[in-house]
Amino acid sequence: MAKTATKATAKTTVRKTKKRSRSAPATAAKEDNASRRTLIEAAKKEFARNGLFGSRVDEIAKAAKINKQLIYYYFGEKDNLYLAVLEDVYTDIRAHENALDLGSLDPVAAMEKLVGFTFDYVMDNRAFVQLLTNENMMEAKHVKRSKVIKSTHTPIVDLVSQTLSRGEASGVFRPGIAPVQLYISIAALCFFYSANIHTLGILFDRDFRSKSEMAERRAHVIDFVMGSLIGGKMLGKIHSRS
Amino acid sequence: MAKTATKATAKTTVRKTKKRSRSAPATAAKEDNASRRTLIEAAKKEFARNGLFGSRVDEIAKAAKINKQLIYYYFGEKDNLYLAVLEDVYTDIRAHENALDLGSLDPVAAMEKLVGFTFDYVMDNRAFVQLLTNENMMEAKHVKRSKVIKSTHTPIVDLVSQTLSRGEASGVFRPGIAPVQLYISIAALCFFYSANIHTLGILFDRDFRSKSEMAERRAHVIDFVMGSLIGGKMLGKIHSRS
Amino acid sequence: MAKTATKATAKTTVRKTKKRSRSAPATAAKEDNASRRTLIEAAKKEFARNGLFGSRVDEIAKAAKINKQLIYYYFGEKDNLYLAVLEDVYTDIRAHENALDLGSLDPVAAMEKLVGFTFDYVMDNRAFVQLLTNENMMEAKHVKRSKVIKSTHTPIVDLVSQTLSRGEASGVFRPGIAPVQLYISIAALCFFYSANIHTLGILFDRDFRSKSEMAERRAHVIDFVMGSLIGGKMLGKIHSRS
Amino acid sequence: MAKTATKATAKTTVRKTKKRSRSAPATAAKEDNASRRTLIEAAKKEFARNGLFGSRVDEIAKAAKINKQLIYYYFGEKDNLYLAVLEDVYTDIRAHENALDLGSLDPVAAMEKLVGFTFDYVMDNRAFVQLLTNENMMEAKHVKRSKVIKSTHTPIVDLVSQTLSRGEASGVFRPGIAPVQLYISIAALCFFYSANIHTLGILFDRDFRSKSEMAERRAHVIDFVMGSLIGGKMLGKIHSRS
DNA sequence: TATGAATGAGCTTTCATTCAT
DNA sequence: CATGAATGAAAGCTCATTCAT
Repeated sequence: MAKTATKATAKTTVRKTKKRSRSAPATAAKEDNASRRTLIEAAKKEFARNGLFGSRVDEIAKAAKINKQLIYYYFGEKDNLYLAVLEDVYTDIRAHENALDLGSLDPVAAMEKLVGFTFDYVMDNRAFVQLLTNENMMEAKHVKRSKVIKSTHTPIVDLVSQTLSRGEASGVFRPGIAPVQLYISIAALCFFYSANIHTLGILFDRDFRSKSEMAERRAHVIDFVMGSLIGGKMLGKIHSRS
Repeated sequence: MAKTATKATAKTTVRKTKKRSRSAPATAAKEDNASRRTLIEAAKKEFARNGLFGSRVDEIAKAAKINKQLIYYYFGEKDNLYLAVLEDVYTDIRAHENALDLGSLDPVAAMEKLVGFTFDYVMDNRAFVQLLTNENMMEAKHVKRSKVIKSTHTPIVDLVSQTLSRGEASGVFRPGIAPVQLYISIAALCFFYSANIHTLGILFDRDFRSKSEMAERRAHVIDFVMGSLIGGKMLGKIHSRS
Repeated sequence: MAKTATKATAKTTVRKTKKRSRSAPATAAKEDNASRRTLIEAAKKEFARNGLFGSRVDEIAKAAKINKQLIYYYFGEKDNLYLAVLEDVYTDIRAHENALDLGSLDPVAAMEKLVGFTFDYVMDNRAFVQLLTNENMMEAKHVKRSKVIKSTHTPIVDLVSQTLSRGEASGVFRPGIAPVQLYISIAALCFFYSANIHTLGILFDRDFRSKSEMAERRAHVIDFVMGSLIGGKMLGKIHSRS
Repeated sequence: MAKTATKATAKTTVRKTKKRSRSAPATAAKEDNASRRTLIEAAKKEFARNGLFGSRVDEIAKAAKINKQLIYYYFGEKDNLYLAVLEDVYTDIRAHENALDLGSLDPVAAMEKLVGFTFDYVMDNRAFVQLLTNENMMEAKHVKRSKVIKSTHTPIVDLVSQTLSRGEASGVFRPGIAPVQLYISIAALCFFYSANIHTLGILFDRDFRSKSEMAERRAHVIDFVMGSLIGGKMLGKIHSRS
């Protein structure tokens, strides 16, 4: 246990060069720019696929068809580009979450929609999943220093909390479930499948990326969550499968 | 046995300038060796922490207090060492799974034990979690080429399947749950927490690595799974919390 | 043009952990460049002296007073630099051969000039000789994959052929000599002396690199070749082929 | 020209390790030994193919199926093994040369036999050719320090000399040909073809290793030499030296 | 903004050689 | 004689970063 906390700093043996200027010349003009966006998109793919360490600045520049030096002009260093990508994906999911309008639905429908959305999002945005995963391996050191990410609270926790309360109040959900734990569980059920789809495929000798497998998983996750909330035995009667 | 995996073929008389043979001269004697084991243990930590790309052969050697070149003597190349580590952790978890004796327990107790074991294992073996996670980022290419890993089926799937059947038969578990999906869900609920503990901590501003948080999560996971299997409303009456 | 030789194909999105792309990013601009040329010249000396395997990239860079990594920037890998050197020397000798104007001389003078030129060239360009020699030890694998070298036919073969025909027609040369064999023989008489000058020196305890020895050899070679071409008229009658 | 003499010492950048004990424990028993012979044969192939620098001690040991350490036991270091190989091939060719009985043949037949033998030997013993070639690239530094090689004079020079004299005396050979030059020329005509067979093949797009090509070359060489020796009577009148 | 050229520092891997038994 | 294990010293190559224009 102590272990996990120790090496964060010590272990960074990474290639260290001179590092003279560090911060990118943050002119306002630079903030929104086609090249910048292209770079972030290219970097997102690279970083998702290979992680921070496995990605090459050259490859990103080449993929973006943009001169490598521009990366340094815009981001100062590789790590900053990585962080920019992280902030980008975080911003994106927040936007989608905010678009969710669960308040107008009854608790059961709302919860089903929420779980379905989470599943769909992680499957459609594998990059997001891989980036988060990779960032966790590095003990979230980039996310930790990002004001953008830390300040933007996810609305989902509140959504879960409220929906759960409404369901409990109306008697359709059993009481005693901690909203935070529920949120983590929902995320886990979706996220894990997306993140570990390759080893799972080998383990079961199935192609979990196929449409039918994905559909089966999606249904199971919703069923599993609702089952736990409602009480499995009466599941069929209360809610309709999506 | 070891022989079969080696460069038997590479013995062509033609010079292979680039990349001659790569695999280590795996004589049987070499299979079990103190240095080899020490290296694997050191590498496990490195790779878990930094991934394949982020890890440095030098660091591994230094950590193992073993001459760096021995790594090449035993494993031929970094990738092979990485695979050896993967096979090692896979072997370990399989051993633990096999030690699980669920058949003698009633379905509810058996399922609780199973979930609890999974949770404990992933929390006690963060390296395993991180290695798997990292391997998935690389699309499981190492695992794919490992006979050791592919041939050793996990017994857990069968355990889940049988326990589920027993529970269904006795009427304590609701029917209609696919064993494979259930297994994935159990793994997900445990694994995700372990793998993403840092970003979760930031999101909720809590230290999920603390004992109390871990205990809370553990209880929730068991409760959540059992709730879904049994039917939440009567949960309290049937099983006792661990 | 340069583009065609590059990694256009290597741009696959899949990560090539081992050996990504190898060839240099051969933009047209790079084709003629002072650094590039300097490197080739330095490499020529190294490779001629030590062969491909015996040469050290570090030494080449040092000799060229150019940052070692530029070698990789321009040539991608040691082998490519080696090939570039080979192409360079081939190009050079071709240029000299093309400058030979044998058509305006009578057959005897033309042939003498040709042999003399060959002798002088291999003595003045020991590097060429040693590079060829070394390349042959490697079964000409680099030359084989060089379009530049394979496409540039040596004009000497035609020169030999034409001169031979003219001499035969005018009755000054005996008939029945195959041009290709004659060409090889001329080359052999010159080349061998240059390539094996050291062991020859030991064998005869003479310094074959001295001016007088070289002059003697030069005269002998011309005499020997002309003797065979001119004096052969009665050959058939006197000796029987084995 | 000065160039060729300079770098002999300076350029030896080769991997230099500690070098403690140097000479092999030259017990008499060691001199002739099956393992020793096997090693020399294996090394001969390796060195012929890859040169001193391109050859790997490991490969030689593996090819000989003899433990690597034995190489050090017998030869002390790689260079000594290389020299042993050189001495071996030199000894072999000397033995064959000594078996030649030219004195009993008439000059023409003797000379033809000599040329034919030389051609056959270099074609049958490509290793010899390549080793010599490689040794010359290193400025014959090993041969220079070998007493065995330096002391064993080749009988061929005398054979050439005597045969030439006999032919001159009997009027069948033209006078004025220096025996040493003739010897070198004969060697050149044969040796060059063997040593440069690959690049020649590319140049002319022919497979000079085929039986028919070899036969053609063999006939040409004999014809070419005899032509020069016999037909020279009118040489002086017809062409002028350059 | 954009781009080709250049570079320092380090990384993986190689290889001759030696040790210990 | 034989053999597996070990090691020092490079060698080839990579990569983030910077320069010059």
